[in-house]
Amino acid sequence: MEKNTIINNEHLENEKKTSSKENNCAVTNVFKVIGGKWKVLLINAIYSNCPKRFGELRREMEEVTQATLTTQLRELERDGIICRKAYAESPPRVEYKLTDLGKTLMPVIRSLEDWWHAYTNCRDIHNE
Amino acid sequence: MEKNTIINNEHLENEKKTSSKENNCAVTNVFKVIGGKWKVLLINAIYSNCPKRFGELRREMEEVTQATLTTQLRELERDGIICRKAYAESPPRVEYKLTDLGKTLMPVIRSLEDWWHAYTNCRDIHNE
DNA sequence: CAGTATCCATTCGGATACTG
DNA sequence: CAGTATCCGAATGGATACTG
Repeated sequence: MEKNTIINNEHLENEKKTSSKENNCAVTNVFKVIGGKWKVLLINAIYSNCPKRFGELRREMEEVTQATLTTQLRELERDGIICRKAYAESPPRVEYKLTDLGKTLMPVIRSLEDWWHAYTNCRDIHNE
Repeated sequence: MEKNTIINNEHLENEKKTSSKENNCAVTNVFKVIGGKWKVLLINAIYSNCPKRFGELRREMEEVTQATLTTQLRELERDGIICRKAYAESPPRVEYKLTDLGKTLMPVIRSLEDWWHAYTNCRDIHNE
């Protein structure tokens, strides 16, 4: 696995020590990694056309401000889901890729998508 | 499917109209249903011992305040994941069960749990 | 081009007190 | 027993302006 996959997520490890109101649910921890408002959309976008430049993501997701986009990307990088590669050119170019670890998320994301479609379907039938 | 499964989730349907900064990602919608801080824990607790009384949930989850517990349960009920049955006794008794729709969540939850375990495992190896 | 910095609005959940 | 009502603090993400 590539070097960039090394992960710094003390924010996940420290939670037992720092706060008494944390639950230790695995799923809750997953939500901390991919639960950000735009993260799954970003993961799907990067996965479907990899590597992906910052500007491409920005154009595809017009509703997201640049600052928010950067924050979400940085967190995904910190958690080892994507890696960021900056080229020392002018104008600058930055590319984002899914890490091997990030790719393991895809089946999970698909199962969540499938469940949502079954859910809305069931809901529609019941409410006419 | 049981009658109580009828779902009132206008909060999910209206989002396209009300806000311009919403994304239409299926996974994001799932998070709205089960992303609450204690929801997966509640779903697991109710699933593993069904039906479950309010007081049992409270005792098993000491870190959650009563008010928060009620809110999370109400939202799960509104979204058709659990159903609530109050018995007109004294002292009052209330039982919570997973709906059929709620039960379809279990494989999804398991896949999220599995991913988390693989993730932490991979992380531990990489960071020594 | 790909960011940072700063400030601000909203949302979520916790604390506490009261009740049919 | 199983709630409700009210208030409040922390965290999240959006708006806007500036930059190497």
